[in-house]
Order: sequence, then C-alpha cells, then structure tokens
Amino acid sequence: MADEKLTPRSENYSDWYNQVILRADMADYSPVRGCMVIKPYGWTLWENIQHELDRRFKATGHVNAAFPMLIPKSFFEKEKDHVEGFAPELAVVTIGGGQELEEPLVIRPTSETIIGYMFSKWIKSYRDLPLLINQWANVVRWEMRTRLFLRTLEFYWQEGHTAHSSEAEAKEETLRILDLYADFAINEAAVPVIKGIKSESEKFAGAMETYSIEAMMGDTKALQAGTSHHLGQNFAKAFDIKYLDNNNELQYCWTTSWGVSTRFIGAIVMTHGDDNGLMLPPRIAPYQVVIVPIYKNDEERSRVMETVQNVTRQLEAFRVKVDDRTELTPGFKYHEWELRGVPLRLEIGPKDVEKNSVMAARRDMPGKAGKTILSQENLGPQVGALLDTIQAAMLKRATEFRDANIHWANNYDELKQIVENGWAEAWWCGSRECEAKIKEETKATTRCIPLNQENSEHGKCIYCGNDAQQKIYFSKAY
RNA sequence: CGGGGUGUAGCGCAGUUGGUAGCGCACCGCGUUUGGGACGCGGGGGUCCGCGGUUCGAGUCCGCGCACCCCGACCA
Repeated sequence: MADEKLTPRSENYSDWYNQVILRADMADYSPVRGCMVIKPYGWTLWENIQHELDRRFKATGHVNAAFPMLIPKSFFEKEKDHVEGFAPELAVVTIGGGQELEEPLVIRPTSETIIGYMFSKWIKSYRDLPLLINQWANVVRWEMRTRLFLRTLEFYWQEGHTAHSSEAEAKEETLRILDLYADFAINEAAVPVIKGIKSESEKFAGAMETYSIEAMMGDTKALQAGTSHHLGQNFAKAFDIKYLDNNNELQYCWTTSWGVSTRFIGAIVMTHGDDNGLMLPPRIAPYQVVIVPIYKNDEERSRVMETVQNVTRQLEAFRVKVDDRTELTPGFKYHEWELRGVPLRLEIGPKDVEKNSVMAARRDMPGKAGKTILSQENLGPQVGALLDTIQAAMLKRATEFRDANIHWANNYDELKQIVENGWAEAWWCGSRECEAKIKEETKATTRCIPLNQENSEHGKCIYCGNDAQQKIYFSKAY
C-alpha cells in the first residue's frame, strides 16, 4: 500500500480496477501469465457468495458432487458446436508420469462432457429423473487476454448440470436458475441485473438456448454475471443419456447447465466501487463492521479497549474486525478500510467512553454525511438496521445509475451515440448479419433479449429496418 | 495474434559523456504521537529480467531471447 491516492475512475477505469483489487488485498498476480492468486480477503468474499448461492441450490433440490478435472480429449469431439466453441481455448495434458499418454486429457473448461458421460451411466428410468447436480470447481480456459477476476486462465465457479424427462421441465429448470441468480445478485450483492436470452451468436457452444443476467458496471459497460443454458437434447444425444419412460420406451433426456464464477467478484467491484476504493454489500462483505479504537496514551487505551470489548460482545451476530494495530493512526485506518470496502466503521475513543456512545461511519456516504452517533445501549439492533439501510441504499444507487444509462434508440445514429456511454435498447430483426454489422461498426454487442416483453408488440429493426418482433440491448461489454 | 509500454530493494521510481547503485514508501529497533492518510533518530534489504557481444571496465552501448502490463480481435 505504497501509494496514497487511487487512480480516479474517470481518469483510467482499468487502472482503478486493478489498483482497487491489489490494494484491497483481494488478489495478486501469479508467476503464470493470466493466472491469479485469490487472497484471503477475496476468497472470503467468494465463500460468502458461495454460501448464498449454495443454500439456494439446496433449497431447490440440487445436490453437490465433484467430477474429475481431467477429461478425455475425445469427449470434446462428440458435440459439434461444443468442440468448435472450446477447441481454441483448451489446455491439454499429453504426458503423465513421464510417459506420453495414449489419449490426451483436457483440463476441463466446463464439465458438460464428462458429466454427460456419467449421467448416461446413472440414468436408466424416468424414476431417476430429474437429476439435479451441482459442482463447485475450478476450470481452465486458455484466454488471449486476461484481467483479474474478469477473465483468467483458471477460474473458480459452480456449474449446475441437470437432466429431465421433458423439454418443458428442462426449460423450467433453466429459468428457475436464472431467477435464482437474479435473486442472489439483487438481494445479496446489490447488483441490479437484467434477465434475458442470448442471441444465437452469443449463446453457449452446444446450447439450444442461453439465458443470462446482465449487469452494468461503473463505466456503463455490461458484464454477463451468470448464465443458464437450456441444452435441449444436444448433449443427451452426444453422450447417449437415455431413460425408459412409463410406456417402456427409450427417450433422450433434456439437460441444462448453469454457472456463476469468481467473475462475479469483478461485477461487485465495478458496480459499487468509487474513487475511495471498494464498497462491499453488507450481506456478503467479509467484514461487515470494522471497529477503530482511538486513544492518546496507555491509560486511555485500556479504557477504550474495555469499551471495544463490550461493543464487540454485542455484535456477535455480525462479521466484525477490531483494528487494534498500535502503530497506525486512526485516520490511516479509516482510509484503509474504506479502500477495502467495509460497509460500516465504528470509531470508539475517550469521548465515547465518557458519553456511552460510538461514532458510526457509512462506507456508502463518504465523510461527515455518513457519520452518526450511536448509543452503546442496544447496539446490535442499531448496527443491524444500519447495515440493512446501507444494503438497500447501494442497490438503489446502482439501479438508478443503470437506469439512467439505458436509452431507447429510435434509429441507428442514436444507437451509435448511446453505446458510446451506456446501453441502447432497440428493435432487432433477429438476423446474425445485422448483429455482426452493429458489432463491427460500434463495438457494441447484443447483451440479451429481455424476458419481460409484450408478445404483441413489434417494430422495425434498428439496422436493416425489416420487421422486428423483439427488443434487445446493445452495449460494449467485458 | 497485431499495436504500445515496462523490466534496477517488497512497491513506485531515478541512475548524466560507460567508472563498481540511489531516492520515496513499505519493513525492523527506540522514542514522541494517535477523533480523517503522524514525526524524529538509527537500521536491514540488490542475480540491475536472461544469454551473448563490445570494452581495462556495462544498470548504462549492441544483438538475441523471456516475462509482465495496457489497448484491439476472441471469451464466464
């Protein structure tokens, strides 16, 4: 933490992003290009994300399992689109124990293939369905250009894989998970997201349909924060996942897969961070409260620390950090914990010991505006209420920012203007050509076709002017 | 894979016409400090990215590598 000032977001968003992550001590670069070390502070945030997602998966009937990281290379050749999509970014093991392998092993970029193979062994009857499995795992994709959390060669995620007896049920599952992701993003991470379906060219390699939640970052670029795929029978046919229905007839299953990765941490950083650093939503922040004791001498110190102990005992229900480092001044600690995004800071000094008070400072309201004096009595409920307020305020601010930066495009010129600094919503005819042209000419890609559209409406495609039955978002994206 | 940039202490950097490496922060010790980024004194720490060349002598000049970062094309 050598430098005092962070690069302001307006000056260089990318520098700001990297500095925040490194200085908040969430992650570090590793000796391998494109790989990162997730440090305890970043990993704790991930654990909190995991916890919130995992309990939602369990509540909807899913169970966790673990599949191998090494997958026979031939598996990737069984589904045509899947090979094409992933071939360029596979890492392959060719030597094991000093010997050339008979068949190279791919380090999983995602596990549809091996899980499909296993499902075909496990599923015999309609009574085995639905099969609802999730795994928490790391995967490797050999990316050209990498960025901390957003795109690294190796990343951590969860991948859910399910098999169903009917198309309708598989689709229902796909959408159930999409809702689950949106609920998590909005209510735990305070990241407002838009649910939608991806265009043909943006969908997952091997999927029939890909749904996503899309979030707007602080520079107005879009980030796909979670995806849910309706795989149809593509993988069932490739891996022979079949069951006997109640008429004793063999049927192919319908499968789904869905994932949220450590990329979501990048989404949190860029949704909430400001020029003072990170700002973490209370519900998943590693520390919800940091206590900074203030004193001038040993005598004051012992009195203050006694109060700190008493306060800490009252806050057992929260994740609390007492910053009792003696070599640093309170002012330094304020800046450091603001940089690290702790939602609420409690300052306790001699005056508070006297007056039976504590000074509370909100991370989401910098300076004096965010400071209030609390009584030491009944502190737990007061802190709980403040954290709820902060959580709600963060969601509100992020939602307002997003909404203020989405504009309807009446014509192509408007679209070009809008995507320079925001998202454009527009009619789209659905053709790959229009999409490709727009991308080429504006660098904006289609994000998703939002789900909440009136079926009866239609208009003219923003690019070619032909009849269009759907609205879609265009923006630059991570 | 194209374009740009950078490799010198943990981090950020300086290093002149080539002469045997320094500054700030961080770190360690002692003391004074502590309600919005404290200060003094003392101290430890170097494969100058690597290899080769020129030279009496290379952090510095030349050549070849390598790595990383940033910007594009591709992607969770």
